[in-house]
Amino acid sequence: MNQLVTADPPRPVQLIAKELAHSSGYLLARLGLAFKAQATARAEESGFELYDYSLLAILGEGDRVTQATIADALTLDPSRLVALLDSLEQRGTVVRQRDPHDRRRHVVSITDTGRIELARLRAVVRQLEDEFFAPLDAASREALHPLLVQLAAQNDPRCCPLDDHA
Amino acid sequence: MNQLVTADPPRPVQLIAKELAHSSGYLLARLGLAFKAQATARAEESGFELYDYSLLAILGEGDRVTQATIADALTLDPSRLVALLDSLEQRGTVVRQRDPHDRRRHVVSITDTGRIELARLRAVVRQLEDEFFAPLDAASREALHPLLVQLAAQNDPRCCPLDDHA
DNA sequence: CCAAATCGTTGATGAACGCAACGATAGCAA
DNA sequence: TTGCTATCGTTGCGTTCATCAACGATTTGG
Repeated sequence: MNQLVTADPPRPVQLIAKELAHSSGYLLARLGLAFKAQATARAEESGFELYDYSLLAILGEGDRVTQATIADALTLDPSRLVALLDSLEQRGTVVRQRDPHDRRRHVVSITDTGRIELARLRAVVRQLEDEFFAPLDAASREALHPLLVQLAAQNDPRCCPLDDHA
Repeated sequence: MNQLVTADPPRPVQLIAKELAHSSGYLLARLGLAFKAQATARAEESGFELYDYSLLAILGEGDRVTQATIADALTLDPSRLVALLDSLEQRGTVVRQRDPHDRRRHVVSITDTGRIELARLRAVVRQLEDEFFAPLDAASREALHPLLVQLAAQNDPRCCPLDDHA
């Protein structure tokens, strides 16, 4: 309805404390939040939740994964996973099947249409990443990534298996 | 009560998809979340909220700031700021005063005891940062920071004023 | 002097998160 | 066999959190 683009020219742009800007941890947290927010927005423009992407990405590689495995990998509560899978299954992108060897388990696998959707989501995220990291030249971008991998290997072991070969 | 350190040895540690580990944006988001979580935990061990630190840091530099300014800088809802300031004011770390020039405004300033608490919190965060970035050697750490600054300057303008002098 | 905008504050509404509890199934022991 | 215990996915609840509207007080401009 009403345009919110009114206060653009007279924006003084308040700044945080230099003390905080000097902290790599603070910048990390803030940038991470910003990226996640933008990624969420773009994913939803494509009719998905952001978690749908990470979920489909996992299924796209290791096929036929149990739900507990996924929940652990994404540090996600199993109960939250249910809703995500329900939504994805309704659209025919994933399938839940009982594990014949252990009938308590559900084995989740991605479908063909799921792979198509995954490709679409992957393109969206790649696009965002190009834009987000645009302020860095190619050399800086390639320098940044292994640093993040190294940090994640220690601080978030689920992310990186400690071998750095790009 | 019950020790939760039981499933440590047989932990297979589920991994996320390589596709995600290769994405700098995903790692950024995940690391940012991890750092924030740890920082929150340590701050609360010291009896503070995490936001108290960023708030005191701002007041420690620019003195006598209005609430709207703080809220804008921290991308925080003004209503949330009220509770934070209430808590800080009760402990005597900050003071709210009516701006004589515009009696609608509250001008917030840090007290002497506030500066002491700020120093304490600063030490806690510095400590965490040392630990968090320990996997990187000194050269890598110094290489990382300007990259983050550069990213923040474009993607989160409130953080960095576009001049890079460390 | 009146109308509209601004500031801090309060309150409500809705989403997200973690946690406990359940039915179904499996493994293990007596 | 018969229990007892643990695990898996699922449901539901309570608690926290953020986002938004609305208010009194105050300023600004006509």
